[in-house]
Amino acid sequence: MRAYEPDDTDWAILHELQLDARISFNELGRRIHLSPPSVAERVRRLEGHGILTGYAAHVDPAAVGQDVTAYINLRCDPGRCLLKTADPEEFPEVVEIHKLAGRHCTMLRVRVASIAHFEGLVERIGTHGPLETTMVMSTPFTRREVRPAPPRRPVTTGDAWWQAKDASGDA
Amino acid sequence: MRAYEPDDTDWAILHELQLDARISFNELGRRIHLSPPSVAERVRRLEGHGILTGYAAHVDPAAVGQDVTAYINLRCDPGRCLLKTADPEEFPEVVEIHKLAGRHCTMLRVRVASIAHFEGLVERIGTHGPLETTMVMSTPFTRREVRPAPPRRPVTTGDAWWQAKDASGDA
DNA sequence: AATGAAAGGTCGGCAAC
DNA sequence: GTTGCCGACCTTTCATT
Repeated sequence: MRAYEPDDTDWAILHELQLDARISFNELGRRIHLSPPSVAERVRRLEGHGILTGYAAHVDPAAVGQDVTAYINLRCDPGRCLLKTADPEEFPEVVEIHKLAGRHCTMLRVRVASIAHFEGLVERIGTHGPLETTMVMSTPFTRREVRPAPPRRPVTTGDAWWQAKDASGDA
Repeated sequence: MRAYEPDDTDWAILHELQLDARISFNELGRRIHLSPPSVAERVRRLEGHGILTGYAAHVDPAAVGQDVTAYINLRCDPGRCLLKTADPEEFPEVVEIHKLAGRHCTMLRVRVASIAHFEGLVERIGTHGPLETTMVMSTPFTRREVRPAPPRRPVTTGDAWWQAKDASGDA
């Protein structure tokens, strides 16, 4: 069970703040038809429950000359795991790190100013283990806002061969 | 050549606003030792040049029950490209789309409430072409702030066999 | 849990230097 | 880029529903 379940009003607040984090409680209340004190109380509740975790300005990397985005999938050598043997400050180009299930142990999202720079980065990271790189050509969208989970859909629209008609399962 | 090159003061502003987008111009000026009108002018300049592109609240997906993050790498069938034949609203679980160079044409970052939900999503997206999925187990960090590009590093520390000593190239 | 009013502080914009 | 000022807006508190 989750600590707190946002209601529709909370989701309206989350929506507005994800669109523009700089609006005042007054303006926010105006938009969602709630008085400023109520808005403030809800925002603090959402913050308190760890749902609202912060407010950030977005800086367009391409506008400051960091045009190249790529992913690096890494399979760290035993004892040379990037996450355990390297300081993140060593790799400012790495903007995102995921630990993965599957063939690779780690996926890095990197942002650099040029392919030449990327080549140097790959050499540096390659000391930790074999890797695969994927260049991003364009990003139709990113950072889509968090919304309430849609109602669960059935896995398939019709019955499949592995679905017993009497719906007996091992649940 | 880029339209506008942020100076150190601009970067200080970008830093503070990426840390907390909700501070006032007053507070911002206090932190970077600049008067509020100057701060306001710089912020508007950065916005005007497309460097500051927006301000967003961060909502923790896990805190609202969307615990599962995964990537789907897709190689769209000819004429059934996901980006051209599907409405993004059809796939609210897809929070990020990248067009790729390499083996796959598209990488999707998806966020769902459960593995069961993920299975259904994969079935729906699978109609567009063959795909590979990668589960994210954890994310040590994401959304690292944009910073000034570090000085370019040499590709290798020493000369390599393909580097001619007289530095003649085809540039 | 939300509202309304009132108090006090803060903010943002403008003009002048 | 800075200072000073003014009007407007904002946040908070508290009593009330």
